[in-house]
Amino acid sequence: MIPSQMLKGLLEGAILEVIRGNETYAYEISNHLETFGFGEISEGTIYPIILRLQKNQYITGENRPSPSGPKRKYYRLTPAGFDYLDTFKTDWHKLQSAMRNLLKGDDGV
Amino acid sequence: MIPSQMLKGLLEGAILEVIRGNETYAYEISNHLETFGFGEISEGTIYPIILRLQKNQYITGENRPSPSGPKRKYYRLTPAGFDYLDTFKTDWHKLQSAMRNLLKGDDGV
DNA sequence: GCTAGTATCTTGCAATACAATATAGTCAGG
DNA sequence: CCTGACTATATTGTATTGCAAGATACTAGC
Repeated sequence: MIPSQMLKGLLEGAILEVIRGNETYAYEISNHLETFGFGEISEGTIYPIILRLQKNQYITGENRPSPSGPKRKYYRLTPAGFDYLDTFKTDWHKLQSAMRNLLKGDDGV
Repeated sequence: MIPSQMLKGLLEGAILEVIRGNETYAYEISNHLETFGFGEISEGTIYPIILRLQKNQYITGENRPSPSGPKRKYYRLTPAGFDYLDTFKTDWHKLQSAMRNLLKGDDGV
């Protein structure tokens, strides 16, 4: 749907925002993102990002048993994670603003 | 300003849109983008994209003398370029929509 | 036991923004 | 005349990142 090149640099923030909304685990994040309209974000995408976020100490993980399957790792934001997410949202708004300026002259020809 | 990772996959479409707006050349596009709020997009970024767009036959170039400097290469869109730009804009709207859904629950806490 | 669904993780690849660098034309000041 | 600043195009190498493909493993139903 949305080309993957366009998502670069956004998924990290998007995943952070999903985790902020409600404590969750990787497998479920994938489903959440699809619901929002990002298309199917595969595991090969999710897990490296999660590990990166953890390495940068933006999230912390906690193992918990699942009612139907292997253990899940639930994540939540650290204070640094909240800060990073704020920066991300600010940057996103800047990007939207720049694109709006760019497309302003476009009257749907 | 806007982190470069966030621009990946967007600059190609943005440059195409700038060229659509008025026939122009690479050096000037860089200035235009800065005006719109994309920050300083350097030549190492612009030229590879221009060459790629040309290789994919989305734009065609024409040399013309400059009143003050080396020759300029003015670009304009091909029909395929217009098509590609339409697709790009559609994808951009999808992305905005997905981000809007994602951030909807966020009441600025 | 086998299959399907759930769940995490790793490897290797392709795309892309950008710094750094090279080349060269024009023009003003000294 | 020549040096520096501005204009202008192009290439090379690097870091980041999304993703396909595959490995591993737990649970439940047939």
